[in-house]
Amino acid sequence: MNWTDERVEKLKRLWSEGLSASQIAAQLGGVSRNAVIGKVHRLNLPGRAKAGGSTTTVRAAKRPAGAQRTPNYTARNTTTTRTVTRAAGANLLKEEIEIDGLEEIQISRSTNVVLPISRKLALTELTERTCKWPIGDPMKDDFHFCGCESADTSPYCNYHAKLAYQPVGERRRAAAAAAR
DNA sequence: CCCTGATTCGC
DNA sequence: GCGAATCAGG
Repeated sequence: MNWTDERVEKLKRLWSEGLSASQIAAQLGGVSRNAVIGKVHRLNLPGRAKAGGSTTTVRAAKRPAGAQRTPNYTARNTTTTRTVTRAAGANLLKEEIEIDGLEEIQISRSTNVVLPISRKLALTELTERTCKWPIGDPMKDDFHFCGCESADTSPYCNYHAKLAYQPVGERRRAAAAAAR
């Protein structure tokens, strides 16, 4: 692929907006992130424009005071941090989201399905191993993809793969059969 | 292991 | 000039 003026301009714009080299490569198409980085250097476009990236800490909601614990759930003390990238105006903001404390994880006896926490990725941020389950209205701008880790070779995470490939009614039947 | 940018060097 | 390979880091 050739570095036309068009593409160079787009590169400059996206780089100054704080997109990562791989994200820019994805948008340009036909080039690797190394190509992008190399080009950035040759253009003397130095250093990441920090673009005022803010760090926000978000606490996961605890179980409401009256909520019942059900046999299918187990409570676990966890501290999890994950970095999400989200569009905010012209910039992509990196946010550290910390989820800690009492987190309930569903342990379904027969299926072992865990409800995913959506990473809210944009189309260009999907990789081979992010869940491509769409969430929301494609016409609206809060549209995004699940983005959780997808199971080996699957386009979806464990949870959404089950939704995608199995009728709900049949799942109970199959589970019952397996238990026997 | 996933990702990031930086640098080198054969082409 | 280009970018894959590599390095260094989170």
